Amino acid sequence: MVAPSIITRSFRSPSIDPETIATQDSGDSRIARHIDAFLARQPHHALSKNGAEKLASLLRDERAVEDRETLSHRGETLTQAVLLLEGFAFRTIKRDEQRAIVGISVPGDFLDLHGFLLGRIDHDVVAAGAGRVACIDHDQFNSLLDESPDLARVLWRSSLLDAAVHRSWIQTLEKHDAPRRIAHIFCELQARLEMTGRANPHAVRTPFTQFDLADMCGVSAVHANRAVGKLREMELADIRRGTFYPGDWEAIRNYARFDPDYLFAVSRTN
Amino acid sequence: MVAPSIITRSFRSPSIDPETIATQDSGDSRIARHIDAFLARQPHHALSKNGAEKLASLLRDERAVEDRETLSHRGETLTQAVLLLEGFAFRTIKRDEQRAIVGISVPGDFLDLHGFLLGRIDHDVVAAGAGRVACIDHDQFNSLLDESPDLARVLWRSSLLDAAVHRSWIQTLEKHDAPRRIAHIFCELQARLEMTGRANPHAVRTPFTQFDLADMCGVSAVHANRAVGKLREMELADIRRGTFYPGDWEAIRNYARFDPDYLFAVSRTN
DNA sequence: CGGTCAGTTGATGCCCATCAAAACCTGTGG
DNA sequence: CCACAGGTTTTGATGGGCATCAACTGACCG
Repeated sequence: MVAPSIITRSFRSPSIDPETIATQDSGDSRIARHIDAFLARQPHHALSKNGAEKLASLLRDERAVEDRETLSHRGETLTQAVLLLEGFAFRTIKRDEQRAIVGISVPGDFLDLHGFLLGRIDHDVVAAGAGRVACIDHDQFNSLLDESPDLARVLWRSSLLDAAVHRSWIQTLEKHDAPRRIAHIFCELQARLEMTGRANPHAVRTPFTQFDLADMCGVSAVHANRAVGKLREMELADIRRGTFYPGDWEAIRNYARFDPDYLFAVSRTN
Repeated sequence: MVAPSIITRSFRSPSIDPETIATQDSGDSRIARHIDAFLARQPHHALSKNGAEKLASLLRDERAVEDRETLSHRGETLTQAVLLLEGFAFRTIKRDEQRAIVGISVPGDFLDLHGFLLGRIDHDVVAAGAGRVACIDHDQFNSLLDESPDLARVLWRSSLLDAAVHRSWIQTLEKHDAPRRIAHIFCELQARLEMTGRANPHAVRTPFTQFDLADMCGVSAVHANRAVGKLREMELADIRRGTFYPGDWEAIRNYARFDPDYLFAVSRTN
């Protein structure tokens, strides 16, 4: 039995239910807001208001997705790109009945943008928990990019950020043990959520099971559990049912060797 | 003592010295050839001959680089992009006196293209062995991309390929042991070298030490040595002084679970 | 011919895999 | 309200991959 510790405070209550948000305002203004969330991570001078509006106007087929629903299949020829509005998604690579999670998407991320230029994607994209998405046709995307070179740069840049996140994962997998890997993942999520104004300093709420954490860290579920237990013992953080309750963020970032530099966060001056 | 096995044939002699190539023909045609090598990995309809020529014409400051020379520093503001003409380079992330290798560049790769849009890079780029590079100013790059949207797409696409390679590394680190990781790295290198017509089916020649292999696989140098020994024992491949002498490529790819799909190789019909 | 560096080998202990089983939570239906 | 079913979390025991310390070999070089 582990001592409850200071960490286990009542951080559960103040959450805002995604479904509640999703049904509050009308479709168009809501999508515009998500495009803004996407652009929040780009230099704010990069794209004209005009370009953002055009992009938002092409998004369609907004819909709810269910937990574990595969949103884009590996190898399949893609004809549209999917934007994640609410919830989380995994990039997974399956092989020999095993699932490797190679990346996590947060609201405001394009899920299969690389499929636009490559025609297909090299991995599956699977919803983690219930969420909402919207789509944009590749054809229309093409025309839009032809007339808005800035937008193309912004999207290219977002691909580069994805790659930088991948490199950070590689470094963490190569050099850190399981508890640090888990801590690093939640540090990354918190930073990325902050970039779109969705972070809560007292909790990182996710639908991730310990099996999911295990497949992100390349360890067994049993060991992921023990790693979670170690973070709890060290009073760095408590993780219960997917929600990360931080003790002291500074201590956690230090423990996980988390340096947000690679996320190229844009200071928002507006 | 390990049995020498069929693998250890005299595969060392027929190599072509990079320096020899580099001094054979005149500067301009040589650079044009390297641009072709870069473009060989893109759909061959993607870029007009004209765009390729323009790109080649902007490359300058071709020079030799020495082993372990840092070509781009993490955090530093970049004003030009570097193209690797000959040799190899590592993407490394240092932390606490430890070096993680998060990627390998082969001839024909842009080394710090992401620095063009992000302003700086999140890691160091270090020459592995002697090599040759050429540079292109960001300013001129900018103008060129403005007038050649196809070229922008081609470069964006190459960024997406980098990300796909990263994901493959993540998957390998999460699910495979050290011998398989090493085998996978050489499978990847061979495939990427094939894409530019530089592969030799009998040997993958690199300047990598076992320390380098260890830092790519996230294991200690001692263990990297034992992993190399295991590949030798299994008669899958012999690795001596950085050169990988394959037994049966089919068996190796199967052992490493290597599936080249993620490299999106373009079938060259010309 | 001694120095340096890459490669090799052995011994000990930690991180983690695997098998197994129990405790827990949450939603469901009686 | 309780009983039940299912998935998730937790815990224990045993073995393998890998880290670490240490020593030794072999190749290259001034």
